[in-house]
Amino acid sequence: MNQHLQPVISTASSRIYETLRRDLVGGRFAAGEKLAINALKEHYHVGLSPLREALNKLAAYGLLIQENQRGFRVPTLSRSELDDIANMRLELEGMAFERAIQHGDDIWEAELLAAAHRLKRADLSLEKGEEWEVLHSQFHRTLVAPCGSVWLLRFIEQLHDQFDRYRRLGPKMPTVRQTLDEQHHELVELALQRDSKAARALMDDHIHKSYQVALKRYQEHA
Amino acid sequence: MNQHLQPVISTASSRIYETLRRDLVGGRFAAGEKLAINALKEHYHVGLSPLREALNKLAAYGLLIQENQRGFRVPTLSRSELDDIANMRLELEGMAFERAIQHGDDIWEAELLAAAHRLKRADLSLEKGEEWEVLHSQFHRTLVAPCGSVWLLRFIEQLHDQFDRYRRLGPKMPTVRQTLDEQHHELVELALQRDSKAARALMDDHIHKSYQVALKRYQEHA
DNA sequence: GTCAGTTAAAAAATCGATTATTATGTATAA
DNA sequence: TTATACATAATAATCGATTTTTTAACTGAC
Repeated sequence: MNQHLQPVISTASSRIYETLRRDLVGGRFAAGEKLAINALKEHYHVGLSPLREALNKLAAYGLLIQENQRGFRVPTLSRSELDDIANMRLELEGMAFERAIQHGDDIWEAELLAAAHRLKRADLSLEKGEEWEVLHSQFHRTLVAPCGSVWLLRFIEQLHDQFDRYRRLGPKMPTVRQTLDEQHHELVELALQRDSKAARALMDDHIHKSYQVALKRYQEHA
Repeated sequence: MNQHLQPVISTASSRIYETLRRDLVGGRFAAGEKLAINALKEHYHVGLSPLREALNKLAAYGLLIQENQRGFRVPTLSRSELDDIANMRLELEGMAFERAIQHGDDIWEAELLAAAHRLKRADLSLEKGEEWEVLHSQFHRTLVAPCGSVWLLRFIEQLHDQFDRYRRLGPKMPTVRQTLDEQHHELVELALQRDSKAARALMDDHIHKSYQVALKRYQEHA
């Protein structure tokens, strides 16, 4: 979608869209919950029209379910959907990463290092709040950015948002998280070495480990 | 997206969404055109609120570009985007078709034959209007339906709509169209034989031929 | 008790009007 | 001319109120 990047000017509608997207991905709504539009209006101090426009966009994006005449609800979570999302991430991000390694230029290399560095700084503070989430997304976006396909990037972005609904269900898991954090650097290394085979293998492993975390969260979630 | 299937109950918003989607895919708006909301309101006899909600959804879906404070416009067409879309179709539909062949049951086989039959009847009448388009989409949806991934299906649907913006730029091309129509049956044959290798090869060829048609249309469009 | 039918309350969808922003045109100064 | 400031028109975005539909609550017959 990339829609939530660089909204040069902001309208009430685009602001509430971005806020709701963050809150949905961050798990501030219960899965399956029916959204009380009036309550949202009050809570976010926003008018009905921009709010409804944002909800419509989020439904088209897949972060809400819209049922005619009965409003919007948060999609439920399921093991099978998590599997689906993780599988699609494996396929699409793997593909994109390989292509990025083939096409990426030296500017990309610099941006990779920068993004990895910023993320590492955030890793160190054990407090992984919203700021870490932003840097983490940014890092993964950078990895695949020069893959050459706008649509591929769009789908990956969408899958990340979906995946994070599961990953962010519970509190952090320091042990696994540390392994994952280390892999970020190795991903950059392999990218710089243009070793697309090894890079893809590591990306597969990275996504698979993330999947295991997300699955655990989902199962413990009850 | 699949959103435009089975809208059990319809609201003004969902109706105008579906109408606009069809018209956008069918090329009834010029690429790059800025949408005059008031004109749309009159033309489609619909109120402002449902219209804006539909436009917002279409923007999130990728059939419109939304620019804050300056409304909506039809995305431009470009050779590179057509290449991107066709490539993604190759990857994703190929993947989905293989999986469908592995998972599809006998009910699927029946539906395949039915969809192919309906399409063939429409093929024969050289008039390929909106009805043919519906049956054609339906056929391709059926081919990949039991692939097991909701997200894969969603992405493919989206890519088809994008692809058709190019394919439907100009009038029909009987010669190529006939070849493509014949391939529909062969695709069913190979699916029934569960020959996923050959099936994927033919799917690749089918998409590639369609791409050539779309490219020609785009180039002649000028 | 429970089920169908009815009514009241709540919520969703839509309308009509208002406000804010951008685009256009015109006059004036460099 | 060219550019700049200002006024005006056109359009986008938003608000507040109304209509429509759904959900919940209630009633009485079986």
